[in-house]
Amino acid sequence: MAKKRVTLAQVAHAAGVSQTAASYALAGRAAEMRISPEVEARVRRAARDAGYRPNAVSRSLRTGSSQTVGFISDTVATTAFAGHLIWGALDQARERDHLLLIAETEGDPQLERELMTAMLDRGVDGLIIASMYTRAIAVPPVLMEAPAVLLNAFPVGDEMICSVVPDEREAGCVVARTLLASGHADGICLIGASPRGEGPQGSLASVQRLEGILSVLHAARIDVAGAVGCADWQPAQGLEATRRLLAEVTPSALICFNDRLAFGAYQALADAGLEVPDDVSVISFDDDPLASWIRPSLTTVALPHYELGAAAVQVLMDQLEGRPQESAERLVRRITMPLRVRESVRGLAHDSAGDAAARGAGKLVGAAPARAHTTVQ
Amino acid sequence: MAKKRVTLAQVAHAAGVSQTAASYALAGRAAEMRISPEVEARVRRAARDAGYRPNAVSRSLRTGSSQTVGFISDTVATTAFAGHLIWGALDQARERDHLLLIAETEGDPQLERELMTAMLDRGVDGLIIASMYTRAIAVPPVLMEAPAVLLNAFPVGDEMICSVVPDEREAGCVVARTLLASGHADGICLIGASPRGEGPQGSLASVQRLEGILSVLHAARIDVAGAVGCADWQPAQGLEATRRLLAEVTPSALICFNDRLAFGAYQALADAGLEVPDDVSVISFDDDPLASWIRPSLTTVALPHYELGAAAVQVLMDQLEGRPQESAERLVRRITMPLRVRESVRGLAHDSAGDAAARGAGKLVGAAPARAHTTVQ
DNA sequence: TTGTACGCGTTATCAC
DNA sequence: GTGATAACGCGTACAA
Repeated sequence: MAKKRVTLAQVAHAAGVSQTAASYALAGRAAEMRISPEVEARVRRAARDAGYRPNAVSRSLRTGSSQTVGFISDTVATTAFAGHLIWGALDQARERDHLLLIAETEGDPQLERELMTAMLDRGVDGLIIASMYTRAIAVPPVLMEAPAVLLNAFPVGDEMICSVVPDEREAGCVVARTLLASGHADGICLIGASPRGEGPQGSLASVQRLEGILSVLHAARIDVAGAVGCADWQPAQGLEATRRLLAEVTPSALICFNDRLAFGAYQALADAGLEVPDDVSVISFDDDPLASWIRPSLTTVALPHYELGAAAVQVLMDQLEGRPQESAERLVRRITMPLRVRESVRGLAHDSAGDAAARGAGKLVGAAPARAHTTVQ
Repeated sequence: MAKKRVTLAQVAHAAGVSQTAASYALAGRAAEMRISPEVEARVRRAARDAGYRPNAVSRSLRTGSSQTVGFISDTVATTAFAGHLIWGALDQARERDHLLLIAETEGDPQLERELMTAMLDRGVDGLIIASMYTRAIAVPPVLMEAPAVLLNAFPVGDEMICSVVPDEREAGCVVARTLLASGHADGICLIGASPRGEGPQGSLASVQRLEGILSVLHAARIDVAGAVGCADWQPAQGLEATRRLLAEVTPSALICFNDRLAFGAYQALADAGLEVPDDVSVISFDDDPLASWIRPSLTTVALPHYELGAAAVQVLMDQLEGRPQESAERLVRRITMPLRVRESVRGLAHDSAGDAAARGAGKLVGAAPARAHTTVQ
């Protein structure tokens, strides 16, 4: 019942030519070998009639390329986060006729090495190492055996390895500019990190978002009216921090360092009898699934998971196609974090249509990830 | 820099033996070839010293097995649903030293075939075809080239192909039994499907859940006090259906055919001034992420996504290891849907601890998926 | 007990 | 223009 696989030799035999001729004919390199058009057509015909499909395994053995990429994540494919990363990678890989070998390490370095070697042994063309949160990771030596790119992560040392990360600093700029554009000037306060360096331990996002915010405010000759850092970016901390802030100043706008903090801030503002956005504007980062559900819906700069995944595959493939990144600045590719305009900032037009479209279909258009602001979440 | 891969021939040479000897020694079949222990040790040593790792590609070409399984889903890895299916499959595959090749069809049959052949050509040992919702799917002939199992789906014809599905009928029984055990008898009503056959078009879950419910009630000589079918199982329909029900009868308990309907029912009950569970108990199916968040938290029978994914790999591997399922009844493997006891049914002890544990770590224990009631959601 | 030789299905290098 | 022939790395009958 199960039809036997037909080999190139059989096709060649059926067409009455040698294997070499058949191989070149099917590879579209007939001219190269000066194979006559009739012979080429005969081979193609025989191949189609027999239902010939090249054996990718033996081709892989011979050529060294398996048309397969490994994707190793430190977290389960289960969170919306990892899911969208994988989705982007999947689509981009398919566009380039590659398949994805996927695995997760659950944070176990031992397992991570095992999975890397397992994939390398299977001849993957390259490896993508993805992290749930942006962080520095130790690159095992085994990774040097094949091209690799870090997704949402930096090498802890100065290894020559590509990184794809969200552009946190630029996101900070966008947040600050958005506030300025909507008429805010005095009374801009920070929840989550402060210019005095308070914030979560070793959080790259924290310092880069802050940098972006301050650079824009500084250029506009504006000082933050207040800031409360939080060691942990959860709603409870946002609530507490906002309470402390309100005891000292009367903000006109709150920049929360992520959406969860903003959820807490909403609560504190409500407790103080303040309305969003009429009394206080709120803007933040991440575009958590809840951000569009909460009332008033939260204006936030999104982590572009789909684009991150797609970009990782792109960068890897570019590397495979032989343009090894040599200049250090090309080593890290920063993906734009798109602004989701909603209701929580005073005086901004809320494009609910765009929001709906964004959660509908978020494919990367063409090869310009920076333009693809339609991340699905 | 990139260390070259070391081959078996090199190991053999280093150990001063033939390739054959080295091969047998490393395969643990030294005795079989009556290779001296010293020689065996020497080979192992040489292999370790040289950092030898067998080339899986060439082994695959030779043996026909790639230690790789294909997982093709019709939906993005993005939903919590698909994510947990994949998670279960990933863990189970790793336990058996296999890697997973993952892809998604986005519902495109053409793409589905392409992906199947792409995986088959790469020598996958077997294929798992997963569906988002339980349904009948047309099995492309190409699938017959390798062992395959359907996940959350049945073959539309009578193909000899294994299926792994949630045990919807048994879940219906559990729901009915739970209500009886908590003292309910009269006043049990149905929201979502009715004994008159009203319900979503071609929904297997609908008829099987109903079957289970009715069989238990029938055995207890109890009739449903009312039932309203819904074509669509969304909150809005649940709200509307419950309203219509309340206009005619006064229920003591509501069996909603899924959690989303239950969310709507909650609303209708509140509107009517009825308390859950004091006035009316509510129980349903799926264990939607929101089910444990809503107040009062919803007692429901969970779709065991993690276990489904793991079971699919198990069934496939069993097939690979050469016990082809012949008897038709062994062709479909039904996975128990575990009851999540929460607050919405009167007189049931709510084990919040169990709930917390359930969302913490949900690994499949041993080889008995039916026992693994700790699905993560 | 060990070594030789062939095959898995391709692709690539040569002579003819 | 074409057709043997040699790899790629490994597994395994078979001969020594």
